[in-house]
Amino acid sequence: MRDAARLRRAFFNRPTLIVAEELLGTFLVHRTADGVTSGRIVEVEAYIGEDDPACHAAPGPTRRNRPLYGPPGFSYVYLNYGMHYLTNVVTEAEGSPAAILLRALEPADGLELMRRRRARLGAAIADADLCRGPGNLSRALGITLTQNWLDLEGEELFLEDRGARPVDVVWSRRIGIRVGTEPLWRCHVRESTAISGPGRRRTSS
DNA sequence: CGTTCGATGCACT
DNA sequence: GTGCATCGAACGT
Repeated sequence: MRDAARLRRAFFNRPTLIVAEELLGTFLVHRTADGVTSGRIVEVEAYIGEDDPACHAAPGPTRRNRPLYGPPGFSYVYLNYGMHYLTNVVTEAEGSPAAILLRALEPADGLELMRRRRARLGAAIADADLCRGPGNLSRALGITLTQNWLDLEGEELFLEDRGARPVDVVWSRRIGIRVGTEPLWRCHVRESTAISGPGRRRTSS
């Protein structure tokens, strides 16, 4: 396998759907005092502009969505339903609000730490479930509001290509939203067992 | 298998 | 006060 190549700002400074597809197969890495956790990105969704009713930029600029209007290559993390942190990466040029929601990873590094962070009373968690779903992957990697608006060219939270691309891609409608469900702005790796969504939340028994 | 529903906190109007 | 880019336990087949 060839050396890992960090994804730099120019990678994110492109049309969001292109970035979304090329993100599949790359790795998200989070370094903390507790250790390093990472996973291969296998499912993402694009949220593009003020005309996209499901995008946080739909109401125009606010305090929360400010990162979307900033430069590409930054994180955008927010709390959803009062209990789940959702991790996004900002795309497109500064002033063009758009981002990609990271929905599922295949765990790569720090599985033990992920299990500790995800721990629930009584129940063991299968590897493929550790980072399945946007709330779960954020929890497994230890991503909270503290990681909002971080420069992905920094040393804490970043993405890298470890040579696991290209990949067999499937496009579909975005899930878990009530508006803006028409466009096919969700994409995932066809053969992955870690994809989220109805009926896939459970690893087969 | 399938579907429903409660938990929970913050940004926004 | 309202609504959410969710999760998983608890039901009903």
